[in-house]
Amino acid sequence: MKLTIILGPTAVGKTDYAIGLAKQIGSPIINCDSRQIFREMTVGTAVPSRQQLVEVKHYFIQTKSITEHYAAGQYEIDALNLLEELFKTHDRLIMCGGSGLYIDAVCNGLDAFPEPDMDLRNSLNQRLKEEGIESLRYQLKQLDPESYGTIDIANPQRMIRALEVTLQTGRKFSEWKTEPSKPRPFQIEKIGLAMDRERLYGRINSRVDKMMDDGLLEEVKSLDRFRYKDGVFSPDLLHIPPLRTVGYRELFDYLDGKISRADAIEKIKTNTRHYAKRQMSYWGRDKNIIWKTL
RNA sequence: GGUGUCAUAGCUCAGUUGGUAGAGCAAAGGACUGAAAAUCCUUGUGUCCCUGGUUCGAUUCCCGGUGACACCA
Repeated sequence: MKLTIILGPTAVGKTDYAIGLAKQIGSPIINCDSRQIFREMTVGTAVPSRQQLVEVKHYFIQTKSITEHYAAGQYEIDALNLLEELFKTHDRLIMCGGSGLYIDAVCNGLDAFPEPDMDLRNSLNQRLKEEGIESLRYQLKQLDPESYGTIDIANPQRMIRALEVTLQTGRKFSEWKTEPSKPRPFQIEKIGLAMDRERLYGRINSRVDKMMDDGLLEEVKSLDRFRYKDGVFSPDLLHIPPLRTVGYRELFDYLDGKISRADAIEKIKTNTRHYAKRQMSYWGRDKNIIWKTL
């Protein structure tokens, strides 16, 4: 039993490549893109076309709502269950997507942290806003000096996450991080798709233009109602993380009159390039990836 | 045509009371265990528009030129 994972920076052409391979070996495709999982987002996440979805059976494409709290931990569980099921009838399976953490969750597993406590997270975010990151640092230093020493203390999300787990469970975040990696009952092959930087950036730019032609702005408008938390307009979108996605936040800024339409489009392109760069950097240290230049 | 203002990093601009300069953005590199398309960190030499003058020394002051903008004709 072998799982082949197709990964690579955004817009490199993973979808087409995976579909070609899937047809060849008769496998369905399991999505491991953290945004294509949401059914409310279509144009901006570049989900496979209807045609492509008919050609090859896909899993985890637009199956969850952005109103659900879905994250890497749940994805690991869902993906492993699905793989177990599918390996009963397939010897080879294909997974495709660009979310490094989700891929790692499937390949190596995350530690068994409890479900996040959203109220606690919200109150920590509130504290960050009111008292600054120093307050969180101070507390983490008291409660879990080891995490304080190893985690990026300039990164609010990391501070909050460590505190959140520690406060919620009464057990230090660093003590939860124990298992080096969980063995999987199947072989894993990672294929990374790479491309000359200039060409990739060109593809990103034209894909953004195409998304606008395909109605991205209308899609973003239709999601406006989700920006209200308990009836209160909450443009920071902390209550609904999927909307803090490239392509959506910039157009919300445009709709709010903060930037022009042209600037919004430029920003989407720039931020997508940044994203691609981060992806390359994330996989740069993974020696198990077989790279293919397109 | 006249007068005035401006001309500094790829872009927008700051600054040097004369001792060759620095922010934001972009770009490049990096980190990453339930927000991950998220979040965070690091990296700034550029004919300081051109010619000449004053000066030990000019990107800075002065003359002239060129270009942009504004106002007046």
